[in-house]
Amino acid sequence: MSLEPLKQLALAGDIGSSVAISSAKFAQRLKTSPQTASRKLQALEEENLITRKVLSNGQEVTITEEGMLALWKEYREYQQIFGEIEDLRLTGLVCTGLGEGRYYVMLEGYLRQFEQKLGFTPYPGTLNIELSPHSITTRKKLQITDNIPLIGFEDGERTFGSVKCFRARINDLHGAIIIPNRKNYPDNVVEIVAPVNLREHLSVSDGSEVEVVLCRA
Amino acid sequence: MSLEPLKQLALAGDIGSSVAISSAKFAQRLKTSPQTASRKLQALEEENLITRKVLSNGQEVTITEEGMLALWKEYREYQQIFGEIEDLRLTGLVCTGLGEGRYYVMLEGYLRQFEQKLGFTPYPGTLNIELSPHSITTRKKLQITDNIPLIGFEDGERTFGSVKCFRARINDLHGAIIIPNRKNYPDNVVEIVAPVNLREHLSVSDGSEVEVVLCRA
DNA sequence: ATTACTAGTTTCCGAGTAA
DNA sequence: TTTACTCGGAAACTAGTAA
Repeated sequence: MSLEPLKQLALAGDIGSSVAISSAKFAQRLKTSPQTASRKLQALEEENLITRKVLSNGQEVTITEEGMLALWKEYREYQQIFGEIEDLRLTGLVCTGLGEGRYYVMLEGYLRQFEQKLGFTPYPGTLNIELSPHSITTRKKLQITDNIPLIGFEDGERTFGSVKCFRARINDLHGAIIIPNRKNYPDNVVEIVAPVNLREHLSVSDGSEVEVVLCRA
Repeated sequence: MSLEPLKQLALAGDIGSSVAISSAKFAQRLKTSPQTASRKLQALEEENLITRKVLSNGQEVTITEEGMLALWKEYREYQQIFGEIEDLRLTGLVCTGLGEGRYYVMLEGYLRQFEQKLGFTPYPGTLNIELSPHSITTRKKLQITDNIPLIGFEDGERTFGSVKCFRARINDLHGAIIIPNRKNYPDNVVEIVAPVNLREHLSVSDGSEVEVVLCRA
């Protein structure tokens, strides 16, 4: 049986304590009919995942230890999937981009958002990094973590798309990974912005190996 | 549609990269028939949660960004449920137990396990704490976190049940919460074991308020 | 307003078949 | 071996009714 109903009960109240809920309200959470919701509650009780007191104006549900364990087990599986994501680091080689980075970064529409959301004025230009094969899959994981979104804009002539930003450190220098939300944007490169000229401060040039560590929390 | 099939795919391979899997193997994971497994894969593709290349000897499946986001969203819900569990602390008043604690702790069958699994020889006796109302629900959460299990045993005359242990600090003194896996064990008290006499070292007596902080990791 | 049961419909599953 | 189809039976859902 699916854990979805049990999970919704856990979300409805503080796990460990009881929740007062009616079949109708529970149905809304499950996006189903009150009849089905009622049956789900009966089934959960049958499986000893919850205990409940049926009252005239609803019911009072408590998740049992067995039920909590079932949810916990599920949680652990998701931790397995995403756990490694907590410590994300990308490695690759410095390369020369198309020179567009400088142009985009300097645009008013992006510049202000950088200052507001990242807290620094970016050096006009981006450091392009060609990712190692392993880092390419890591980059994919990156895309689903919480990011700082820069919203797109128009300037009359053309439109500029939204961008995902991720705070990161590159050799202890604070900066950010930027990934444009553009279809066909290559998945084997990332661009870094920072308040300083990274090529100078890091003493790197094309072909230098660098490591970018994501800042969490 | 349930996320279970997608979750299983994520568990089968490293998220972000592709997985080679046949319907038959996938069916084993889902505990269903190959036919159903095959249909599930078709459905996931239909919903743009995966892309796949069907080969003569199986298929190669990649979870899309949309699919990863769906899993991530689910993960976050479980984090909501269990997140607070990371920092567990119980408060309550010191009370006098039935004097059984001393007897049980001194039993060979438990004593050795304490030494092996907790790394200290417990002072012969337990500190009983009557939990505050809020801590009672916290205690319920405690029961589902990872614990150090002491296994039950017999001594010819009677059987002694298994016990859950949790490393904890009580006013910076190292010890452990112990909860017997016994039905009808009261849920409003916990017992603490420590290498020293806690009543002395903490200068507490019946009615003193104490805080127990769970040790994590 | 509830919960819970009955009935009718729909969806889903799994065996068999084809490619 | 695969994947993907069809088809009969089982399970689950929704609507309606009763308490």
